[in-house]
Amino acid sequence: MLEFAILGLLQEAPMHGYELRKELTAKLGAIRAAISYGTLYPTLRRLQAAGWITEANETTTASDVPALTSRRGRVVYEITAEGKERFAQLIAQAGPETYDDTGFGVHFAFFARTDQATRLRILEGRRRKIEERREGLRDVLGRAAERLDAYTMELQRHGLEACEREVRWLEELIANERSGRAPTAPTTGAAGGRPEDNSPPPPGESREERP
Amino acid sequence: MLEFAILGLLQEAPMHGYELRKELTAKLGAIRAAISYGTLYPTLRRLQAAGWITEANETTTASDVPALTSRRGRVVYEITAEGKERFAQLIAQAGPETYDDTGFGVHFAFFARTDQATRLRILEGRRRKIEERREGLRDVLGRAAERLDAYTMELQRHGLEACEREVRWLEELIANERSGRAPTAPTTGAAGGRPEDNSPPPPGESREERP
DNA sequence: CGACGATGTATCGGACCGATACATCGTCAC
DNA sequence: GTGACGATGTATCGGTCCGATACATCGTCG
Repeated sequence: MLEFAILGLLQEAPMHGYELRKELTAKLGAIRAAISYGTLYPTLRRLQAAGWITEANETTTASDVPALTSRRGRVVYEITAEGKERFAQLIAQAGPETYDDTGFGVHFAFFARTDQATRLRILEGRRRKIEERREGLRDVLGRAAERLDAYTMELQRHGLEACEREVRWLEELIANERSGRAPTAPTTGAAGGRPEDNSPPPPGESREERP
Repeated sequence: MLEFAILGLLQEAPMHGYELRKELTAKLGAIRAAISYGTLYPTLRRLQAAGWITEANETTTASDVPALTSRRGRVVYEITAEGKERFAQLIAQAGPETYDDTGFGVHFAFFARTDQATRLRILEGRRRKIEERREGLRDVLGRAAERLDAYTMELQRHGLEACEREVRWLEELIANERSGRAPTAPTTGAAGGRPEDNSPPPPGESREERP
């Protein structure tokens, strides 16, 4: 998952670890806490060993001004052609982990770099998964209600509500996707509900495709 | 986290691994997927090594009917006195991990075994954490809006909505807690909104305290 | 000029997951 | 009857990720 996110982010610009973490936090803030350095740095090395990213000098040509202010040990990474290929491959093959909370969130965050067919497939897979969770919760709340204390039931009830809401959200996104529109539908539940600013440019697939 | 949940569940009845997983899934279905055996069994051994749980023969006295149907290798665990002490200790000391998604959910699921002061402290800690996440999302949606594509923004918007809803839910629970009522308030958002069945028995602290 | 907070890289132990393996039991179709 | 199948049941292994920790530099403000 982190591998996917790093590859995705580095396609926008070369970055060093610290920066990468900040961008990651901004982009994925809705779905998970800040990534740990204990994961980030080993992963960066792994990606480098695999040839998907490389170190980049900040001033490209190494000589010229070699140790003017004695540049700190800042390691800037950039994605390689193989890395872009790998990212595309990770998008294409959507396994079961693509539909769990974190996996779906990360994939969704890079929907602008995903083709419409795949977007649709992921949204529908996620919907199916949430529907299953919802049914499980309904079962517990229905059949096994007397075995549970009030707090556990309240937890399930709240979870059930969240499932129902997410299914509705997904339905909306799927409908938009099918009709070729971008997200942020003006119908129910949208926060920025002002009716102006409604027809944004069609999503993604723009700039920086395969060279 | 899993340690906490196992200790909590085994206070209701002795169980073997498979059963434990099923109960765990039922109780925590709202907040996480089924626990993996790859975690469960090692954890059980760890808890046993620490003296918090022990193996229990299903028919107590080992001889009598030794190999009638040649009982399968079913290992039933039960909690020890030290285990109950450990559980109480884990409830009392609420660290930062108590307020993240999983940690809070697990603690909440065992609120019936938690004293009111601790319940209140946990609910307020969780609220604070969610409020912080909410502010972070508002910042990103406000200040850095032009840097994000439509999909990323939609993700943040949906996350922000979930935060706002959870804060309201927590407010309600806190208010209930302060007024000494059980959860499932009849005000906004409660699913079982029929006005009858309103004054349930005050929560928890019942049966099976320290022997 | 020294304290402090932001920036920046790095490691280590431990928690947890997903895949896999293997064995028993009851049941239903053939 | 017998064999296929799904539920029950215990167990291990490699890999991902987290949280704590350590350490060094930079700018700023009292």
